Amino acid sequence: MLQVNVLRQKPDWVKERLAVKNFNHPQLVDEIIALDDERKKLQAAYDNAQSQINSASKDIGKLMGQGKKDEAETLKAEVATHKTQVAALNTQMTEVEKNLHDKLVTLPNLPSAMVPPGKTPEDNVVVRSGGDDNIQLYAGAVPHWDLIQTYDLVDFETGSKVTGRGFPFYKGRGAKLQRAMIQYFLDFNTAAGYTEFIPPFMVNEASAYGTGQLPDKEGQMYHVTEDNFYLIPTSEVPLTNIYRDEILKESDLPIKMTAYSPCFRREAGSFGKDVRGLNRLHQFEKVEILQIAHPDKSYDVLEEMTHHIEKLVQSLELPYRILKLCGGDMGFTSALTYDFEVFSAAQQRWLEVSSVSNMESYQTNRLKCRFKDANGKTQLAHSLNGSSLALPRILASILENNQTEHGIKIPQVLHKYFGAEIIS
RNA sequence: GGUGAGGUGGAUGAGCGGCUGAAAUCAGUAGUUUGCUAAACUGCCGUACGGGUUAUUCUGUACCGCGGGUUCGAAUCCCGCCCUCACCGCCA
Repeated sequence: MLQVNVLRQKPDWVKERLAVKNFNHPQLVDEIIALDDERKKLQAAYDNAQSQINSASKDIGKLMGQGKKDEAETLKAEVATHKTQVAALNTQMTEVEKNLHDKLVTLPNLPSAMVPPGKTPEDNVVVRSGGDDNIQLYAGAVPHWDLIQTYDLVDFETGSKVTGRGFPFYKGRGAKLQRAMIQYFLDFNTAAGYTEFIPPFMVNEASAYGTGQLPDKEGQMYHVTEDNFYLIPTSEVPLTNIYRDEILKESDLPIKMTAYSPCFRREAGSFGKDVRGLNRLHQFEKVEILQIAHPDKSYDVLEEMTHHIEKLVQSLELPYRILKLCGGDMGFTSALTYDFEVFSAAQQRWLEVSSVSNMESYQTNRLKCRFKDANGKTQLAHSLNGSSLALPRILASILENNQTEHGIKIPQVLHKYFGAEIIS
């Protein structure tokens, strides 16, 4: 959620930035400012009326103490008229505030000055890449969904029977490889100073709201209606909400967290080759990194996180590229996003395995996650997060790229976790 | 799930329905003293939204788990919900 003050101070700049994100309702900015003006007026009137009630009440108390009942009664009558006023102003104010808020949350985060213009994924900019995506597979090479069957690593059919499409069973060496990767990724992250968490896999409504999943992305989450819990679409949700309604010390920053969790996504409306095999699932495993940072340093932190993830991807010996997302392809809450893609040779496709974003204060404003700066002023912290990494597509890419006639070679860094060098 | 107790500022913890935005202590912070540290003493030390002034400061309103109610007036009384703790039940 953007801060109203920013809109008030620089409305034209805000509109220009929104346009970069292909947000086509600039008039909303003016509407919000007008509503905020109204809100202020109502508040002044309300405060004034309430103040009169308060002082009259004190007088009544004194008069009663002195036994002047008649005078007290006249004052009471006066208070009664103010009270109807206050009630009316209060309902008006609530309504205006709700209206203002409802409009405000429809504004996406403003893209940073570094965001390239553009509307579609074709407009994203490759900033770095590594490894060789010109992989010569042997003659019998097949896509991962076939390899999975050959080596009995993942069972989609039984997953469909037991739960539904997109909820596979990982099995045998497939399950162990997942566990090995989780372990390795977490070790890699904690070695860089991230504190490890195992978060709750369901959150309450306030948390889903806090990180922005509600109200706009309600349909993408699984909802446990009986208890009003939401299954987390990413551990970002519980982790970030740790700091909801908190005022931190400046010396606490940056806060670095990492967590493994399953991620649950309904992904309504996807189909075709995008969802084949491990490419897109309703439940998948992911290790996440997240930082709460000082506003002055959040872009350095973003670079640091990006390099961290890059090293992790490199260590897996997968061809990758890092994209700086254009305005039109960025997430709603992000100010700058780098996507990591790995090349999956049998599909001849780039698969997104990580997305690293600086939300600046968009998320923390809604969360009310602040810190006291050196001057004793409270200001909003910045939040950043990134996957490190999403497992299924990494698995797909390892399987496809490393297949040989003798079996699937496991990346060297995973040997000690997996306990073998090849799946054959 | 049942019964009981309780939820107050960073922490501990007071608070006859008006003088309580809230005692006290600790922590924190600025300073004085001391050769340094320690100690002692002094000041400051919640958040949000307004208004006037603006590197300052003054002022209004709201907030004592959350939401309602009673009252001229609620941290204080009543109702509902949430959470914590203890005991019991169930259980990986």
